[in-house]
Amino acid sequence: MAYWLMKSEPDVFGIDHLAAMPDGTDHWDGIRNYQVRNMIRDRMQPGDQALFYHSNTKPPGIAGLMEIVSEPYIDHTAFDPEAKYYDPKSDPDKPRWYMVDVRYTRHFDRYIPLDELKQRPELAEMKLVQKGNRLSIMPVTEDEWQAILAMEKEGA
DNA sequence: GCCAACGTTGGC
DNA sequence: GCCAACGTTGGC
Repeated sequence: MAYWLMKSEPDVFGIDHLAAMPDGTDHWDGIRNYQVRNMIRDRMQPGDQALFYHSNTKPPGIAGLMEIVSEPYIDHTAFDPEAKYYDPKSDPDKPRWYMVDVRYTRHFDRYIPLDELKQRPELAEMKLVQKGNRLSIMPVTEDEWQAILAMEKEGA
């Protein structure tokens, strides 16, 4: 089982939106970055756990937990000219983009802002806190996962 | 295959 | 709203 951090803009789709979905489940579509695509397609598995990260908001931070509940599958929204993330170059015969289904687990007892994550020596290696990082999904190590869950319990 | 121009991400 | 970082595109 692997751990992940997945970013979304709460104004567009935040943890509350996911929690409100039937069965707390939705597909995580719109990935249009090859590095991220490869991680999804090649490494994500049902049962993997993920941190729900709120980006482009004040302050950015980790809002809660979710679980990967499907195998990776073709992101069909890429074929739909009406869809927000339509990609005319993705051919149904040779699809470019993949997604997974995720299910809401819970909100964190408290929101953990990016500022605080940056202060933790244990998390210094995370892509998240490094400059210029643009991955919307990134792997999280076991140690980092445990450190973040501990921060939730510690309080600010 | 190079690389300048352009677009996007996302913190601030 | 700004802008640094960096991925993608397309002319050559």
